[in-house]
Amino acid sequence: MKYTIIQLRCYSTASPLTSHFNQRILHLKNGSGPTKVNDALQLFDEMLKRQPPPNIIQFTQLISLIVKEKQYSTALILLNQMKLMGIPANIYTMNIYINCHCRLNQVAYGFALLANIFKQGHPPNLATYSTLIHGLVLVDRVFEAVELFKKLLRDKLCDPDQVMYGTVINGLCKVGQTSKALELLTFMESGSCKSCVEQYSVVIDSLCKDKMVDHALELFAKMTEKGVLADVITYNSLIHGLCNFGRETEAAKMLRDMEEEGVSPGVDTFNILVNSFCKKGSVKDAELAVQAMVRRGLNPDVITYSALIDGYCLRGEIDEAEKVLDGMVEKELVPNIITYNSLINGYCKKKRIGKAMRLFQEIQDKGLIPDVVTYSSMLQGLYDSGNPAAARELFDKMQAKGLAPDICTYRILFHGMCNNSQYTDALALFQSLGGKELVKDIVLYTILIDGCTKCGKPNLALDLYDELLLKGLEPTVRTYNAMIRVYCQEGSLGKGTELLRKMEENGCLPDSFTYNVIVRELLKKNEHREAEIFLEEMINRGFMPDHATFENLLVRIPNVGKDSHLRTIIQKLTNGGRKDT
DNA sequence: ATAGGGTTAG
Repeated sequence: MKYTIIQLRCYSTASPLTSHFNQRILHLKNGSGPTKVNDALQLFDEMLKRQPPPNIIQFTQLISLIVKEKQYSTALILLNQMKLMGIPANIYTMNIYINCHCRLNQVAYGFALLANIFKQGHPPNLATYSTLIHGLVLVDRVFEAVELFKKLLRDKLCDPDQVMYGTVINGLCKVGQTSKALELLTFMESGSCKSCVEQYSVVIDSLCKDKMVDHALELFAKMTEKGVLADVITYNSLIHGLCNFGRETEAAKMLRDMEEEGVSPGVDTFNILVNSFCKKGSVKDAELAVQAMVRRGLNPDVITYSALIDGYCLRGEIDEAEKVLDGMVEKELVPNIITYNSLINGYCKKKRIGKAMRLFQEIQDKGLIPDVVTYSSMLQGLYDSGNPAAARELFDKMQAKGLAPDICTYRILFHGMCNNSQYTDALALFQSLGGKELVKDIVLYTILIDGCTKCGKPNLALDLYDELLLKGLEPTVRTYNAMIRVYCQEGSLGKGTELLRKMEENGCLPDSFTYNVIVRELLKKNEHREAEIFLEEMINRGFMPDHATFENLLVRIPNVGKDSHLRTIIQKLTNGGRKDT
């Protein structure tokens, strides 16, 4: 009898136990940090041990917390434990279950669960369908996602809400169908479901990524006019878009605007600016952005410090980068692989390969796992320091560890091999890669064509050139430059000058390098008239003869007539040079 | 205040 009374007390929502759990869940929700998931797990265990078990809502809240921390497998384990303890599933727990499977790349299983829900007589709801649509989007099966959405509309299985529209709009954006996404946004506005900041943000972000920042700004204005308030994510997307296209000043203004509108920038917002300034080499501005962030009571995180380290490394100021690293460690922030990659890359670029190798070992001792970027940097360092054997060994090692080389790795590898006189090996390796989609890269072809000229094999270069055109790759200035050198080497300078004209027709402007090669070769062949034409053209376009071309010019002065145009050009160049100094 | 959506480094 006593036992029954205790049981009754536990069932009551006002019971001290229930409110105790509620308080702890609330505390966890507001809290943060690495202990969050562990604390949640602990609480879950305590709740599960209670007989009778607490309210299912509390369990759901707790598991949601874990889902928000992206611990999907853990969440699934907890749901299964609840099932084992005889706590019946409801549509909420089922939806979490489906979501977790979708997040773990098991969208098919998600659909199998949908069938189960039907069988059990619980009808799926909007959340169930949105989750599944999102699951398809996550694995790039956007066409199917859209089909499912259409079917739901057609068969009137549900009335889509903002989340569902947002999910489909996001899917369309993800596969580059921004205009379709915009259409759907307009369509939803024509209906009963009002659009909100989420749908707009998705499209704004997508427009920014499509390099249509001004269109994004227009949509942003349109959304504001409609009374939809932008939030921190909208602003982050816009600031990111502006920064990506060198419009940092406008980005900084956008930051001021958002604060005026009462939207507080987050650490992420400042990180976007910090990163952008670092990438374009102005670490000083980045440091100012960090100060601005600290003034607002925000704490720089690993991303902030990593960006600064990368910025200093790119400028070759390794000492400064090391100082930043020390600073972040003092703040008890843990550098990750991305942080160290910047440093390793910095050491390699400075030819401090010994230092790079020590750090490479050190981070592994710490338990960090080098990724493709780490290996690629190390490869470059080894090749640049004239150690192709060690480089090749490392390349094999990385693959043995299950890391697939990416296009950057291949570029570094082939460039390194060519620079270390391993042309034959390079070409053989390239052939062996054969049809790999990955090697359909114009930069890679250019590297190899360059390699061919260095080993004096113009014929192989010509083959490669035909091959890349056949694959539909678009030559860059560098490709053309390499090919012009090939023609020169082959003794068909005429083809070289022809290509210079053709590249421009193809919408690729010759650069200083192109002209220098041509002019130099023409001078060598004593084709002064032709040399004049190109020399004049290059000067008009703002390019100067380089050292080697200039020497060729000076050597020829005695051979050209007093009234020669070439002589006038040379005089102009030398006079101009004197005036400047 | 039980489920589902948008931004995020090298």
